[in-house]
Amino acid sequence: MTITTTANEAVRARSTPKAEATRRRIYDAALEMFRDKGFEQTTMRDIARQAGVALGAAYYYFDSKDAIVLAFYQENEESGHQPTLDAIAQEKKLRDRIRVVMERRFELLEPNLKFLGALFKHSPDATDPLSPFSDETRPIRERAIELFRVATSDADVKVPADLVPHLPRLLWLYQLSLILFWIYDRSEEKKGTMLLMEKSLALVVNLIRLSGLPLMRPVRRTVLELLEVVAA
Amino acid sequence: MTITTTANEAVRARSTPKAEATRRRIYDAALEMFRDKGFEQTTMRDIARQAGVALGAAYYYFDSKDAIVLAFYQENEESGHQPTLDAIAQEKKLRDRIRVVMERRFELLEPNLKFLGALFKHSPDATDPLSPFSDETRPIRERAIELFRVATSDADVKVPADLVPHLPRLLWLYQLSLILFWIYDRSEEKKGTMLLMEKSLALVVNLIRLSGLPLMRPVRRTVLELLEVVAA
DNA sequence: TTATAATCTTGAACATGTTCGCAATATCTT
DNA sequence: AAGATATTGCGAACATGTTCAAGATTATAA
Repeated sequence: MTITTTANEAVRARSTPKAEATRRRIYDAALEMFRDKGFEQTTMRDIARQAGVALGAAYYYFDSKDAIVLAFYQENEESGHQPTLDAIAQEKKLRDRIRVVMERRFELLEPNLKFLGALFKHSPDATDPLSPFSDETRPIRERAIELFRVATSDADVKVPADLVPHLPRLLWLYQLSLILFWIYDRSEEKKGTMLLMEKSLALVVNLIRLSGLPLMRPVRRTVLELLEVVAA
Repeated sequence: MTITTTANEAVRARSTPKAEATRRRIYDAALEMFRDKGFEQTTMRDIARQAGVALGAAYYYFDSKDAIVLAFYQENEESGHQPTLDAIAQEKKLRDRIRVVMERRFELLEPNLKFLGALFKHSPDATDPLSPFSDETRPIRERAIELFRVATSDADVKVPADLVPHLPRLLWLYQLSLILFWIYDRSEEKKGTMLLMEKSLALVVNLIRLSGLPLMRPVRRTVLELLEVVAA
């Protein structure tokens, strides 16, 4: 799997196997130390030393410390995509299909929990390249949303037509908030998050069901209008 | 109005008028430069120079650069509290009562929009002292929530009894997300945020209304269960 | 093969938030 | 008032993310 960061075009353009190996060494060293000591506690000098290169070399391959995390984010999304699609296909009920997407994500992220906070620290700031809402992370984001598009297609719950195009993005947002909760969840074995997921999942699927009722028409309309505003 | 940061007990304990004046000079210099050039662009050295003190003095009065913003946040909450209570009392309809709380907040924050991002940068991390969810900001947070408790009392909409204790906190959360949107809103005159507020307000009030329906009983119960989990 | 250009590597230097030991000053005690 | 104590104030030093000019290495062209 090739790791391509959005920046450092120069490096991406050509790249000898040797260069690729150096990049890899830096990347691996960084992730190992992030996992071990956490993001803040790991210094760019530490990473360079561990990888056996000079400080400058680390910056030759990665625009910033954050960019290393971004590369991880990207690799993570890529490596989990197809397996998750397969897992979705195993399930028939909407609730299970959504859950499976969430669970896969948690599994992939779990070993890296220690430094994931770094990714979400800037999350509200869409101008920050590392934000899940930024232009830079758009491709990754769209890939993740795609999973929910698949999960909500051909499931056992009928989704109102006008909601169909928006639902995947909403579910992705929902997943994001669960991940956020999970990162800061101090409960044993992350029981809190798992409980929250089960209960909220029930709620979400229920809401999707109810949203089809005539009574809910005006509410649904308002929600859709809201989405228009936010998307703009 | 006395500015008391949570930290620096030593300074808070005693504090001669002279010390208070110095603190004030630093605080004022900082806010002026934050407003003028933004948070990131203003250096602690800049602030110290502008205030006519040494770098160390700034750190004697404020634990960190962020802490200055926290002090602002606190003062902001304090100065707006009573006026907002009065404004609420002028309104009868729930929607108007909630809106008035939001509007007041926006008015207060508006001149400082340029550096507010600094406050919300850390927002998802409840372990960060500056996060709106941290222990350190609890007093400020509770004051803000209090406004919504008042706004939802004696309004024209009947709130289901089991929802009453939670609703103010939920509305505060709702306000927080609107503020977040507002900070990054690039539209002319913040039209986007204002539109979003109107539409979402309608939705929120509608949901509160609907939540009383028998049909909604299970949904409401799930939501309440969710709140239990999150609060723990 | 040799000269030239592209790529990779280096470590010093920089900016800035923060810490810290010490100096100056104010306050208190007797 | 004099000494002791507490406070306020100082700026050098530190840590760390980042930049940069220059050197080393590798690929390309002649």
